Amino acid sequence: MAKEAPHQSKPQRATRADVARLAQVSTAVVSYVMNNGPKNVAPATSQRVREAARALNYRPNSAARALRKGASELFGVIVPDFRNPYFASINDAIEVEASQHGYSTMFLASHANPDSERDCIEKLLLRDVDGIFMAPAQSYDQLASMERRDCAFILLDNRRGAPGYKCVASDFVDGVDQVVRHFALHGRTDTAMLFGGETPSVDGRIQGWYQAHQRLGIPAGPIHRSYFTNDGAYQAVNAMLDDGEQPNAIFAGSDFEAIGALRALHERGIRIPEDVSLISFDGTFMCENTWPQLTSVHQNVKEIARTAVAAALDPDAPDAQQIPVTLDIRQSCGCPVE
Amino acid sequence: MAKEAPHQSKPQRATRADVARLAQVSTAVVSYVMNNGPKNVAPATSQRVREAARALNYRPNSAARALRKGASELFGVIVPDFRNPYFASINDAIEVEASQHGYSTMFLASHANPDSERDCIEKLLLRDVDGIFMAPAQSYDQLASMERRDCAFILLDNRRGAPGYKCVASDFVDGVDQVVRHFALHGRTDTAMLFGGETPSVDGRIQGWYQAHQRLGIPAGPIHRSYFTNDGAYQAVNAMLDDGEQPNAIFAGSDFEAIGALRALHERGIRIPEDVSLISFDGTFMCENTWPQLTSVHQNVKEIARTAVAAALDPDAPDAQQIPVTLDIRQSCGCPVE
DNA sequence: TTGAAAGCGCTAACAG
DNA sequence: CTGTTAGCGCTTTCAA
Repeated sequence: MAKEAPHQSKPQRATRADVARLAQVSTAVVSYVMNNGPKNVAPATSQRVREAARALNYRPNSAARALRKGASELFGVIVPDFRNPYFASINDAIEVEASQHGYSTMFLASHANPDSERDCIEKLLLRDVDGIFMAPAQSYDQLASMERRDCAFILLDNRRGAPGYKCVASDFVDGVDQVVRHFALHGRTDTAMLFGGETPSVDGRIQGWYQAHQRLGIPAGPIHRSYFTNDGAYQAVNAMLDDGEQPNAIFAGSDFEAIGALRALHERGIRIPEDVSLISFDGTFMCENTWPQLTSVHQNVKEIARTAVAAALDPDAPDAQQIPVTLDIRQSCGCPVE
Repeated sequence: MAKEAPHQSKPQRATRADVARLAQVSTAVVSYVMNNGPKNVAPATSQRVREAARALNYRPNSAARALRKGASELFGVIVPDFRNPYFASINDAIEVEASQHGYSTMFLASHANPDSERDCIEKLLLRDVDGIFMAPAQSYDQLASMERRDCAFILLDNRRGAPGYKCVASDFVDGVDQVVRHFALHGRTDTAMLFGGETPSVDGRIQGWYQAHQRLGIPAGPIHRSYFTNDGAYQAVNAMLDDGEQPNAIFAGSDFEAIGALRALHERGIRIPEDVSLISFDGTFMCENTWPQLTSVHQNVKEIARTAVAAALDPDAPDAQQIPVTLDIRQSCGCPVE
């Protein structure tokens, strides 16, 4: 029976039976040795098995293991856009964190499309992933209508009280509050916000926007909605300026959008921060590589990833966890450059 | 026997036996229906099975399937840096392309470290992936020393003649040739190149650099090596300028490096393109979002992904395939802005 | 401390 | 057209 190899046939891979034969033990003992349990094995025997395994270049078959154990040791991450520097950062952090727990990670692109997102979930469930990380582009109701299986769902947003889901996210409200207060510090109260994506429920950034202005007793600037991309923000800013509206402070809901906004402003010769103070959300590596450098609310991706992976692994993790953010001052807000 | 679910126990998932029972057929028939073969099934029976499957929310167990078939329908991609916009683009393209062939994709971060890269290969092999895509950070000899298994290796670089590997890459040499000629067109012959990463063998970009200058009969500018990151280029440019060396044309080996170079140049008040003409390699979405916009050699990631996936799937694909590039003119080279 | 053996869910060869 | 059945490689219970 020739295996249908995708590329070329290789010497058949060694199985635990081969190892057992060579080491003159039973297959059970091979398992005990390879897994350090659940039974003890005499040191001498263990040594023999290990040598046999090395000699045969034996690696346990992960499919068989997954079948037997009912767990794939696999996580899935649904990514709206690989190009978004925030997702790049969080993906990296999740992959590293999962790796440390012996988990591998599958990334699927949803292109921010709710239907495609459901396909992704379907696909991951089909692969028997043990956990899915996502910032859903659809309502909890829609999400809840999907069968769950033995899979932890970790939502990387701040909607709470989702039955059966865990939420891990930055403190969006506080982050935006810091932004608006910082604008005010610079005397910039004629504000506007750029926010891409049609988040199905209220996003903390939007909630924070209104709340912060209210607290300061100033009117909240308009929220210009578009897409959650550089181009979305580029177009939104162009449309805004075409409408004769030019605020003196703009808050971009993400670094990715901020770079699109910067492009539009540059093209029109609008100076930053002299004419417009610009602050973004995310605080990724990109903030130091724009001109001028972006003042930004920094999301602690390492901590988010750590918390999210822990939540996926531990059924008793809290339902919702919030990660603190910091406002990193650079040049685009108007603070003096050192 | 309670399954060790990572999160919470759910009603046991339906198996093909449950479906068979409900549909009053044998398990084989269920398989035939689910897989559209290899045997025909009477329409009425097929219908019954399909309904039973829906009713039970049946999904085939992928581990069992993989175990039985000896193929995981899984690809692995080893990514040096998720933040690099080129990798973001190529990852997206590979994921989409693989998806269309029913394959899922696992992305692993190597952080451009050869040792870590070997770990990644090990890990992917352990997962029984059917193909691995990577731009190796180590020599072919080192690579060849690893056991291959039933796994296609697709190298996304232009080293040829790697026994047992397939190479798919842009035409680096031609791309750089276009860059140098374009510099010359602007009268910029005092050149320098930024190139991160210690590629183990000769990279086409470097080969092209020397070749292009030679053809034009002008001395090739120095190649400043650093890391394959924005910061690497930032530091390289700073070091170069600190040494009193200021070329009038700089070629960055990647968009990611170009944004770091831009930062360094901006910080010193060096004007682009008036003082320095800057062209990068990759031509990702980032080129339109820098200031000024980057003239760049565009890599056709969609085509690279298509070709690479095809090569992984087809044992008879050519050993090496080269994808054409185009020089996309924007503002950083000195061409008049429309 | 070790071994025998049952079975995870699925595919496909073979038999009807 | 449909059913029976032998495994894929592994873990783990139970018995020795």
